[in-house]
Amino acid sequence: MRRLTASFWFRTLANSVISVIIVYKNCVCRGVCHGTGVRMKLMAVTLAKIAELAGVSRGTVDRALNNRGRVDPQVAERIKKIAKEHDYQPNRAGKALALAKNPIKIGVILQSASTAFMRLVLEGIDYACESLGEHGAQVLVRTIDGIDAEQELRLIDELLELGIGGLAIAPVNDPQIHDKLTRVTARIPVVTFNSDMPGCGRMCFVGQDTTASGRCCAGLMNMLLGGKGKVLVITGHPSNLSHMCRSEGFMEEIRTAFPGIELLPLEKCYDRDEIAHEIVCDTLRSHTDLSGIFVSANGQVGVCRALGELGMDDRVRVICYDITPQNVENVKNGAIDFLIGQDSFAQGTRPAQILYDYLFTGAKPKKELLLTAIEIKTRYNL
Amino acid sequence: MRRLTASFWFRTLANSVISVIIVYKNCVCRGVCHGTGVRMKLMAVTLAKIAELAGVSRGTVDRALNNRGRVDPQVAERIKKIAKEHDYQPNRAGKALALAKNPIKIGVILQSASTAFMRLVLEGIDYACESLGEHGAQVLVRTIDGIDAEQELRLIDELLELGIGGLAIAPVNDPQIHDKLTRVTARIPVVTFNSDMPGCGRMCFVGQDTTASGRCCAGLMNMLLGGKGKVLVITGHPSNLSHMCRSEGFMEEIRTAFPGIELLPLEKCYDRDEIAHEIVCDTLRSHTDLSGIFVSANGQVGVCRALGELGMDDRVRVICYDITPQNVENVKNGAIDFLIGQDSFAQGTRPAQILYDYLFTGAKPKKELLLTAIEIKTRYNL
DNA sequence: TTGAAAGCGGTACCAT
DNA sequence: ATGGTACCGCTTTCAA
Repeated sequence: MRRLTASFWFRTLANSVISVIIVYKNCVCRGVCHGTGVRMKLMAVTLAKIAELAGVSRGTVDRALNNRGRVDPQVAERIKKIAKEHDYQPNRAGKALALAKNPIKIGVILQSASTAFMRLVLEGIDYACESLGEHGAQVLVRTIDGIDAEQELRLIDELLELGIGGLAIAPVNDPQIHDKLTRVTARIPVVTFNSDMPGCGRMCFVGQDTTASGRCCAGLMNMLLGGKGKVLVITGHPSNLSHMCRSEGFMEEIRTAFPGIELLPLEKCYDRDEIAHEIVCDTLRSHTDLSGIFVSANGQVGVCRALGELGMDDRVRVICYDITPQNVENVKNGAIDFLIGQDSFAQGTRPAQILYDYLFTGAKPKKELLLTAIEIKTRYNL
Repeated sequence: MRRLTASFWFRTLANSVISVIIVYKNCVCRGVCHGTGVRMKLMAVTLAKIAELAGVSRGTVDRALNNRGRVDPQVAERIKKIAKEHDYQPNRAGKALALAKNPIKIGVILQSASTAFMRLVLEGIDYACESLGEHGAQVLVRTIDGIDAEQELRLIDELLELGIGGLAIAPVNDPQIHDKLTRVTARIPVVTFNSDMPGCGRMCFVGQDTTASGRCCAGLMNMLLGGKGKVLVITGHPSNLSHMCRSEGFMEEIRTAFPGIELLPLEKCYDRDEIAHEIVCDTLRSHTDLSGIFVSANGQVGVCRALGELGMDDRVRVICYDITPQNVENVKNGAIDFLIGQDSFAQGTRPAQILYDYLFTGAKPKKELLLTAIEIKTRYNL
């Protein structure tokens, strides 16, 4: 056990007396001291303290630790060593306050913003605006209704001109955007969310593992059907990779793990309720023994309506996505058996937070793919 | 639409030019401005600004807004009016920094700290220590192995002497503790977590709705069994209210909603794996057609081991609690079908955060019962 | 290359 | 009852 060079005010359980004791390094994790029955955040070392120890001014320490240049390499070395020994962590409040003059600016661009799902994501984004706003950052949000690469390109430029230090983007799947982002990532950190864009140099992606979530639904469908029956899979638009991956994951898992279940040919509803409605009606005409429907995209409402009209809502099991008010309603009234969530709130908050942390402290996320939880909801836990 | 008295620097999408425009109150929500395609945190008003507008000093404004007395009632009134008009919100960074001299102290007491589940809660508590520590607060944590009312009483006193401004506690279910907390809540805010103690004056409770989670499991069991079969329910210790409520909720829901399922008499394993193991072996001897087991307490490992030894793990469906490493392992190898989580991390972080918010800004939680999510996990989404 | 000093937004203490 | 001021920890600018 190595001693820390500093000691801390600390209270021991045994004698119940405040006393200065030595804290050993091996029981300190992320700044929290773990003792028997006792854990607390340790006293923090400040810039001024380090300056004092190094015999220089605060300004010099600041320049050294933040590699701002204009400091003797030897001195810088010494300062860094001292900072490390004392596990110096800049005080967030102090830093945030000082940054109030010219706040860190973070851009957020969201496409398809008017869909029910993205409205949930926007709640998370608003929360990030608010909370990061209180911590010396400014979050600039731009939304696009629908999918429009041209407009997204314009918004990227607009935000860059405003001087953002980082960009969070739900990218339109388009080569132009890919090109653009490749150039942007050379200058500032970029986090993709909701849908990824690998190979453009983004720092990380926040969103769901779509294939895994499709497989998860296959497992649930198997349970619902007791291992046998006919299942209809409805997906959205062939160009929407997320939706396609969900249905692929679902079908793949059914085929390999649950051979007792028969898959009808994949149908596409192009995210339209009316088309989904029609597909369900048509299918039930030719397959009166249909036992399950998996909807990987939008169109859930149309599916439920069709089943309701045909009086089949308790004979046909339904699994679909997104914890929107309409879907919640349909789970509660029994039309939907399982509803799958993808932690929309986290998809809204995390990207901005990640960029903030990176720009504020230099800390990168531990993983490149930050997969949001696959939330399983029934009428009992919504 | 009422105009705000202030206007803000703002960028319009249409002309792409930075300009001063009027922001209307009805599009401002929690300090975030919602415009067409644009949302951002608004410029904040400071104490100094208000002092200037009111023609007084910052000190006076501070005293007036925080009701510290020593200020002319008329002047105080005027200051408050101005603050309200400008939607003054104290800057968190500034406040946190000023508080660094004598930080807000928050006490946390956790019982049964060495159980696998509580270890997960402790991760959340550590996170709170760390993050609140960076925001001008100090979190003092005390843990108890097992359940010991006497020790908990001592720890409450210890923390009170240390000058905590709020207490988060997982209370031992004991009249002494109830008495003690009733006295504590008269002085400082108290948040209970994991297990509640109604009637002691606590500000709120953070934890699961145990009955609802039991019902949720009933719904899942019904799906697993396709509406029929014999089910064994194993609970822990009769004195543990949470575990009893889970089994009650489960059995109640099965009886009322799923009459096709037969419930065997409730068994108790006193949270011991060996006893759970024996119960399973015994039951399978007299009921070879057993189709499901619901474990509402600890003992899950014993159950899985018994089923494995008897080669019944894929004939008998198992639902149990807590996302511990051992249970995760058993879900992955197929011994457990559904694992139910109760957001242990939130149970660790939220109580301290709630107390911090209250002591820092005066904001109380919106609800008295903050129920953590009922998380449904299968081998596909762990 | 280095230091000194002026903030950032609050709080607290001391004069008046 | 009120104003002035030092200070919390860090950044930034300006002198030296």
